[in-house]
Amino acid sequence: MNPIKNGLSRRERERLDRQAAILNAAKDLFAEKGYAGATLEEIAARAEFGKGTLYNYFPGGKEQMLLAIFDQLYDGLCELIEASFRNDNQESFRDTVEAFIANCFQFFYEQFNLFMILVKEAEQLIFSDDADRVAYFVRQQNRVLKTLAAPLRLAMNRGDLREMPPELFANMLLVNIKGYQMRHCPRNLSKPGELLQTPTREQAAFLTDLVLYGASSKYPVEVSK
Amino acid sequence: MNPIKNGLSRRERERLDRQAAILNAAKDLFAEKGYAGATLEEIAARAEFGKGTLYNYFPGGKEQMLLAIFDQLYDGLCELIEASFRNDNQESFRDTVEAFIANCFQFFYEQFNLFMILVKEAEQLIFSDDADRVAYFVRQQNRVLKTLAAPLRLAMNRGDLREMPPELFANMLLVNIKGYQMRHCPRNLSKPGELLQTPTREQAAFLTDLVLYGASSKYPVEVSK
Amino acid sequence: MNPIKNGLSRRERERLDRQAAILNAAKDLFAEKGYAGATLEEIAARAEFGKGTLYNYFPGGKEQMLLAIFDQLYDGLCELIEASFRNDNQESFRDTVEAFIANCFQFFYEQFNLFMILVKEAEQLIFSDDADRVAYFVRQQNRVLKTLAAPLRLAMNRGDLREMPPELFANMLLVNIKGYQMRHCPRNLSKPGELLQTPTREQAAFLTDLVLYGASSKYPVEVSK
Amino acid sequence: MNPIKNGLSRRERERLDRQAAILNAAKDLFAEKGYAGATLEEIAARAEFGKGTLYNYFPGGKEQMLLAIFDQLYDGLCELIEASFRNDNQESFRDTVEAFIANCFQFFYEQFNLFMILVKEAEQLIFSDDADRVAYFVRQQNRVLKTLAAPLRLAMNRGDLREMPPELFANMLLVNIKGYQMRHCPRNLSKPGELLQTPTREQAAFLTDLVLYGASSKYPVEVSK
DNA sequence: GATGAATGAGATTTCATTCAT
DNA sequence: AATGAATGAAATCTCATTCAT
Repeated sequence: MNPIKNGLSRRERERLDRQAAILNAAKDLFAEKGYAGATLEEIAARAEFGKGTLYNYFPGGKEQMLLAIFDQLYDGLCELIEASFRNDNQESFRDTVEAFIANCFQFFYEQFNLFMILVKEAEQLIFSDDADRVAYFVRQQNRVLKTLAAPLRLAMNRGDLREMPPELFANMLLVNIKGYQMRHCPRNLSKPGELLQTPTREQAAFLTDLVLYGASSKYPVEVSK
Repeated sequence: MNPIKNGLSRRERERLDRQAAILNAAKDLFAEKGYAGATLEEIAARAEFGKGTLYNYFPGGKEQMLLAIFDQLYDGLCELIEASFRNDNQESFRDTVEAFIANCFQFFYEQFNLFMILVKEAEQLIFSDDADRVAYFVRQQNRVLKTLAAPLRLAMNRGDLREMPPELFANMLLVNIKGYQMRHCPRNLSKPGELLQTPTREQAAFLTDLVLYGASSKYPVEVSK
Repeated sequence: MNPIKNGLSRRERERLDRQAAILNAAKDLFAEKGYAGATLEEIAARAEFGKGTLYNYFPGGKEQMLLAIFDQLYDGLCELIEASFRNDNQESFRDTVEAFIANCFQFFYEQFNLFMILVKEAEQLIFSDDADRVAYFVRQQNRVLKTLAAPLRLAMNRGDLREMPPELFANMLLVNIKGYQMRHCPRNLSKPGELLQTPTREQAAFLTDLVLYGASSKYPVEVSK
Repeated sequence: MNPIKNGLSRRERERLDRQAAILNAAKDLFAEKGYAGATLEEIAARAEFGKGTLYNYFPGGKEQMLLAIFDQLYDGLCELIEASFRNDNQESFRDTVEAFIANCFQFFYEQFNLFMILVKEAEQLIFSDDADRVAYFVRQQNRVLKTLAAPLRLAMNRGDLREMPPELFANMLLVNIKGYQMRHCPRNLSKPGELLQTPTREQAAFLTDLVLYGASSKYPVEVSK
């Protein structure tokens, strides 16, 4: 018995299933055509529901769907961060970082839709006109940054990382992961031939070294001891 | 002074001036509300022209304006890169990189509109449905990457940088600059009170060290010699 | 009576009814103001629907409505031709032609909208720039001409008509009917007072004699035997 | 010395030349794209004048140009009718009619632009909403009909034609000429390959016989004597 | 007289959302 | 609860005409 579904009636479970089906259709289409370019008509068709039904599950319409997707994305990222750093002290910090980066690659490989939505929409929304949307995104991003900053703070305390504001490094780490992954995306989702390549451990190792040790082949005097 | 300056008649110069005025209005509004959110009516009003006049200067409408803006942006970036690395061999590579990063900060500080448009729109467009748009952006981005990759290649040959594909590091460098700068943006352009802070030399130095020497406080065995 | 009539569900029948209501509004306005002069807004208002609703029924907009109207027109003409010549051999050919002409007059009297649209738009369209539109009209006109040419061919074989290309005479016959009827139209559809007069049998008889026996009061030597 | 230009100063003659150049450009474009489809910009470009200049010669704009073209058309038709029937009594009426029809074919062959404008626009205009336009066209068409009705009246008096309202037969005659000629038009003016064929005397003879003696191979009792 | 930049009314079209069934 | 027909605000784009130069 799935513990998540404990305490839910069959009716409630079915409702959640239908919500999930709608969200999946929305994810596909937002990823493919962008939030603005996807129409509710298409989403309804792909979800195999009527247009009106979507409003039973998402009274807030298209925007609510997008925010629900971002909820999933940020929840997933936070879980992934926590899981990656859970055993931080049992292995070298470098290996932990590499594992985290590899997990991120895997996460976005498995949920490439989410990655595309993140890439295409997040920055539109966080610099939007609408104060409520901005507040939502600032909150969510800070949640992720804090989740990642916590183990980074510990690593600084341990002497594994140079001293710097941990949220700042958290941001740079995520920026590098996203920027690296973007270089390896197919340019066009609707062309079926172009598939995302499986992320390799070598790529995670490369990015880990770049982030931790930099691109220079020499050590600066003030950093090395 | 010759009435014909730079080989342009007065009429031609006035035309260019009006084009620039329209583009500036478009830049403001694209930056503020995003490409999709800005309407031609608003752009015309801000440029103090009639709606129809815009089509005399940009027959392709909003899209042509956006591409003209991106032309300016990518031209500016390429010039900035070339200027920053021109005297590469006369100073330490680290100082050259720091100067380049500082120049980028300054460039985006002075043309914050362009930065916002880049942040909000570029990734929408490069993963768009329309093959022509994708082709345009791939071409422009490759132009910038190659311009930056050239001095990076030299630095690798000199032993200033670890060996890696220079376009890859060019991409990571730009991604870090953009990601760092984004952390320091006001969230809302239309609130007049929130201004972008002058970029400091310390910030450029910090990011330079992060990119060249990494975040680790220790050197890996396989990197140090 | 079965709730499903003619193999159509109630829903489907209602849909067809609404389509017909929209087409009728379009017919009125195209006839009155011409295709270019009629706006979708007016058509929607006359059909008592919202503007957007029209696109549910005619996704191709105004043009699709016009083509649907021409479909009706050409279908009607073909049926009328076939019905008029069905009993060709049971009466004198002259009487058959007179009946056909009278039927045409009656058809256009009852559906004067269609006649006006034909008069105002058909020749614009058949000489239009757009190859698809031209192809559509050539196809439709040839369909009518062939339908009419068939009984004319039989009449030539029987010796009722002089030998000539039957499509050519079909064309001339239709041209005469249209040209005669145009002489008797009110000049202005929007003035409600001016009504089309009921076509009389005398008019059909007159035109029949003109077409079959010509305007001359003498017979040419080479024709009479 | 051209007698038409007598009494005109050089300046006045030049003005007329420029007017004619503009009208010729308008004729080409109205014929090709229709009145609605032709833009003043194109007309100005083809006439090799600035857009504004057109309003010096035709203050009424596009509509005035169209009416000026129809003036030429109807003037030309009236002259052609008068010339064709001038020597009516010196040859057989049939030959006069054949010569008239041949002249019409030639006229429209040489000025095919005018023919296309007539075909595409005349019926739009004569059934238009605007009372002034309708009045203009009714006046012009009546002028042509009366000019043609006069010799037809004489022919009826001479016994060459059956008794009927002469304007009615004038109308039918013109309708047949136009209808015949339309069958032999290229469908697409902008395709350069498709040219109008030279009208042959046989075609004029065929149409003459059809109009005067009808399509029947037998004479009706009440007509033959 | 000649010009063409500027204009804005007006047209078509899209689509998120509502709501009666 | 599910539906999809109806809606109309809002966007883009066109082009005849004006008018300052």
